[in-house]
Amino acid sequence: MKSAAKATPAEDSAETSTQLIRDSIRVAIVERRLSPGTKLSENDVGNLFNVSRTLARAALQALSYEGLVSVAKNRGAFVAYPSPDEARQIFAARRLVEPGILREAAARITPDDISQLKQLLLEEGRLMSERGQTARRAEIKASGDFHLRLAEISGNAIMQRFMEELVARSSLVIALYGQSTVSSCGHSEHGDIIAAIEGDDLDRACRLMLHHIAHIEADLDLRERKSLGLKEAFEL
Amino acid sequence: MKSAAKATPAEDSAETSTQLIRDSIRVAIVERRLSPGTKLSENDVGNLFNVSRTLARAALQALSYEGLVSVAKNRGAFVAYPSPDEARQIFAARRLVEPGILREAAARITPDDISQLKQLLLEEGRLMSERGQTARRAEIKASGDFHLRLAEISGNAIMQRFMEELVARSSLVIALYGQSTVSSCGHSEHGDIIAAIEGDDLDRACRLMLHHIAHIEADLDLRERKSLGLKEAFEL
DNA sequence: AAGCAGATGATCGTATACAATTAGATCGTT
DNA sequence: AACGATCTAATTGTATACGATCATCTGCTT
Repeated sequence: MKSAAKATPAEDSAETSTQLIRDSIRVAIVERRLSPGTKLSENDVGNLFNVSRTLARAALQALSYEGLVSVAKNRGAFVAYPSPDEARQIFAARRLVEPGILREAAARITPDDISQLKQLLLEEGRLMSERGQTARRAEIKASGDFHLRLAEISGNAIMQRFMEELVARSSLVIALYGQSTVSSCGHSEHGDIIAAIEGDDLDRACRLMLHHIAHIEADLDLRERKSLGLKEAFEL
Repeated sequence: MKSAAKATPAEDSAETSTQLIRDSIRVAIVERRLSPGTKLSENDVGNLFNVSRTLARAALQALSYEGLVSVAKNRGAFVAYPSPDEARQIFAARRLVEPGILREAAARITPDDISQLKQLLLEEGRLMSERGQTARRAEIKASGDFHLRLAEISGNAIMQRFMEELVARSSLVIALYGQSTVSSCGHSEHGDIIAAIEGDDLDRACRLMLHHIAHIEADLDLRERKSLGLKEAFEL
């Protein structure tokens, strides 16, 4: 960490324990070790991390601001279960901001950034060919990291944080409504986008990005599933 | 719960006291009754709203997620004091998202929405001609509300929340770095944008929006003011 | 047997208590 | 008098305590 980026500037350093808990849970959600709807009781979370309910509660509150956890008054916190409508809004938001982020990123990108991105891609590809849960999880994460890295390169910490929220929530949506087993978004599309940036063809890069997002979204089945009320579930 | 969607998820309704405190403080910041840098001690906030430190703390944490308050470990919470760089990022983010929001809003706007927007404008104009602190504050708020209303019309709750954050933080930035006394952004420009929407000239509307944002930003003096270290402050 | 009333247990909402840290003041030394 | 170390007061960090709410189970009534 000598040098650089660390994009999010200094930060006093010491992650306070609340943040640590928050981050742990967030990663668990993004990697789908926690499924939508899972109850996150303050006691359990506290015990899990060996802290009091106070800190567990704070972490859960924080996650609810990010939309990853929904808290129902007097009933507790649950891993968010985004509605189809919410899912659409999440992707609409991504379509709205990612081309812009891409443009800003392209304007500031360095050769070093590009090689880092390519390395990320390689890693992604490697994971895709591997078998097993852990590889799958790592792949999901890597696939999101591509988008986050672009936001980081753009140099705008605010957009970066927003993208973190969007990517995390996307992961939830895909977990809920994704159809194809190939969990991640098209790996090759990431490569194409980088190629377009390298070729200084920004318009093309943006088009590819929009395509890419549409592609992810197309793999979702966003029909209302009203949990089939018990009768319908059996008469078939 | 008979039926359905309720796009902006239900919310149990009852604003919990924490949210009430958070909202109160946020409005106070946006209306500039609280200046950047003001200390917000947990005790004081708690006493002010007749709640314990627990709730005050929760509200302050929440505000820090929105970037309106900065908390320094072991030192407390302060009304955020955005750096020039942060200010630039805030406006860059607005330039990035507002045209997109505008497009989505225009696609769904109803005649009723338009007349509401016009009424907002009228109100804004009325306040501009009035004298006094309260009018000034209301004017600031109304000017931001125009942008927020557009986000609301766009129908994307996520973007709406993001815009709320951006507008609030913009208010802080203007309070810190704004030069002209005419605090709000050009009132007439809002009207022009509506006119362009009405005329179905979306490209023009977007151009005007970008112009408008640039116009606000142009009124800022974002040179680093490193508080002149006491010596420089006097040798002159 | 089905359905409702009331009791029970668990969980959340909020306040308070205590430990840890920081900022400011006091006092002594050079 | 200026500087620095130490002590004190105030504030934050975290844990615990208690009342309130909700979910579940029991047992009674129809």
